[in-house]
Amino acid sequence: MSDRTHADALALDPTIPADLAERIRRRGGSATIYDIAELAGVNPSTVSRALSKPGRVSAPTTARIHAAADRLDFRINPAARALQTGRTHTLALVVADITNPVVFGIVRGAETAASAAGYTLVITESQESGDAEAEAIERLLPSVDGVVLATTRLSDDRIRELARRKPMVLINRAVPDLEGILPDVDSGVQELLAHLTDLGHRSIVYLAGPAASWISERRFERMLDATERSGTALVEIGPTPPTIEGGKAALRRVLAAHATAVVAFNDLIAIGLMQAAAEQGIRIPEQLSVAGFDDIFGSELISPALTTVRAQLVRAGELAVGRLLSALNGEEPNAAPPLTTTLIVRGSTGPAARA
Amino acid sequence: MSDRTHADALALDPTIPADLAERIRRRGGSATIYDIAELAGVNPSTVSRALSKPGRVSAPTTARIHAAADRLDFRINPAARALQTGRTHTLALVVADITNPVVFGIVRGAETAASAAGYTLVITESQESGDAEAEAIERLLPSVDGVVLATTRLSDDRIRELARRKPMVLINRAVPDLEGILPDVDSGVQELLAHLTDLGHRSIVYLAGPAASWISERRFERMLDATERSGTALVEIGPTPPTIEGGKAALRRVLAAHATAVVAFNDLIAIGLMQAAAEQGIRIPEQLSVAGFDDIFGSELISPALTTVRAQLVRAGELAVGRLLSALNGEEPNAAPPLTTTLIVRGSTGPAARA
DNA sequence: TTGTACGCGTTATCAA
DNA sequence: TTGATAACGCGTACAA
Repeated sequence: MSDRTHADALALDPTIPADLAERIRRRGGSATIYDIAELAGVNPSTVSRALSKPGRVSAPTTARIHAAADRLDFRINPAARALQTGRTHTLALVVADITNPVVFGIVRGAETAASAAGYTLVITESQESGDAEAEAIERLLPSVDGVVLATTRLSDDRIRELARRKPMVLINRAVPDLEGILPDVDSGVQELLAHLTDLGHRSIVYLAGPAASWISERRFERMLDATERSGTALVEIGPTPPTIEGGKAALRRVLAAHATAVVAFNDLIAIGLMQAAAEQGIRIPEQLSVAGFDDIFGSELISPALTTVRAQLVRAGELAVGRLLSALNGEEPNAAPPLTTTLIVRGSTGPAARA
Repeated sequence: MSDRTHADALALDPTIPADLAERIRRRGGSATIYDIAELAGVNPSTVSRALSKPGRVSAPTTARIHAAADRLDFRINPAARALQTGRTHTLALVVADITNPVVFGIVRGAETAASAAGYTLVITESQESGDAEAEAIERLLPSVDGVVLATTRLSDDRIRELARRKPMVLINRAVPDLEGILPDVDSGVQELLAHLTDLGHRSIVYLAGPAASWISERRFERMLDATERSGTALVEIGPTPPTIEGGKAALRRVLAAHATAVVAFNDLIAIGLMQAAAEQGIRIPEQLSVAGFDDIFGSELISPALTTVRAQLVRAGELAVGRLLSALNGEEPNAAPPLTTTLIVRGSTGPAARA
């Protein structure tokens, strides 16, 4: 591979006017549609059309323009286009914590869908408070065309406020009048409770996630539905930070409830709970069955491996971006396909311990 | 919280001229420096100076301008600024696989450093081939000020080519004449081999990562240095995909080598190896000691927990972005602080099995 | 089908 | 210290 820059190459090309090559070089090596126009002998506006409005320029002219663009190694200036069109071709994905395995699938799906559509995805983390999150979004908003909000800690009002400025789609959160990609929690929860009931469990603890978590409440509600039908006892404990530490800290209260099974808000909490239990010599699942939600990386690794309810997170990310793109194209939101959840049975659940 | 948009609020403010409010509303609610200039009774260029060149405008005027900007809820148009200045205030971080726990730290550090400096970070995944990666970078390059390349699959030449167009910093990869953030592999490897030698291991396998991995070769080289000094036997096996599957598939060849300890290129491979071993009833560490690199989430979860060499990944991400920002400010690269690595001893390594 | 002319919102240059 | 004016590179009415 040569060590020449593109500008050097231009200067050596005898078919390119020297003054043109010089102008491009002085600009830092990047050509504009004016340069292409000059080389192809047409007006800059024709170049613009040929490059971005297929079919609006005659075939031979289009060919000449593309040839010139290639020779000059033309790349459109996104800022200039955005200034004119108001479109940045960039979408934002806001998550609370990038290192939380739960968001992997969402990130992956969103990235795939965005780049397939020629959009750039900006992933932003909001770690701390809701205020920090709002601020991060504020800063990003002017430079994106739309926002996917996953695992947010903002209030409904705050979200609605932001949604007035740019198209916005939520994941795992419902706010009236806003688009949301929601899992069908029910399918997985029913499977899970049937599984536990079959194993003889008659007293179950639900270890809730953060107080502000919309999805945590939904999971509990669906469990209520199921346990009411089956006559199983259900207690909600929490709220708990959705982390391994949160799970560890909750063990004592869980044990105090004298239930034979715990369903944690997510796998991280479940894992923490299992680790704390192991430290105290409590055997799982013989003395306590444990289950979680999400099926994150790591749930299969821990022993016993964790029984969990898996959601279609990749699909959720794809759908969220898809909706955003539809909105940007002025399309009406069409009915959401159900994102069913499924039970993954592993070793952490077993026959109920004798009371 | 009210349901009014900002534009509605403006129209109701008697201290704001109706025609101004109307103009802003028609533009979609966003005010420009012209609006501020009108409201503050100054020239737009003065507004620009007051907002972006602190100290170049008199205090009273600056105050009036800021007041007007606040009242109009002004947000600068990043595209317009970028068009003029050539700076997008955006950096790209390119990783092979977002879901690989190894990149978490890097992402976290880079994000922190970037947003602290008022920069936006675009994270891009290059999953498949080097070609796909190059294409992704090509697409992003015009809209960023610089690039951090982590875990890349590109060739040196390709990287150099890209680095000519925008400032670029590499993580875990050395390319002559390019800036790179490199761990001091040696410190951790020495600790690891001393640990294994103390346990009586005299025959060790290094299970290499991908053939193109620069860092995999460095790890092996440092191991060579250490084993040569101690007189321990060392065999390299591989290359192996840096995944759990890769580790599982490699077990047979590892066992064939009749070593008492395996050091895997990374924790994912080590975990796969341990899972495959467990399936075959091979006890770890009694029959085989296993160690990895990176200390990812999950290494502590698996049982026995994995002995591993931890690198300062967050710091690496921070440093990479820091270097990029320095380069953008025209500063000279200063000497790199050593990013030492440290051994984390857990249960997967134990006394050498009898031959 | 192509060219003309202007606007997008900001910063930079030059003059006052 | 401030104002006037010209870029930056692209898209797009409108006219030819």
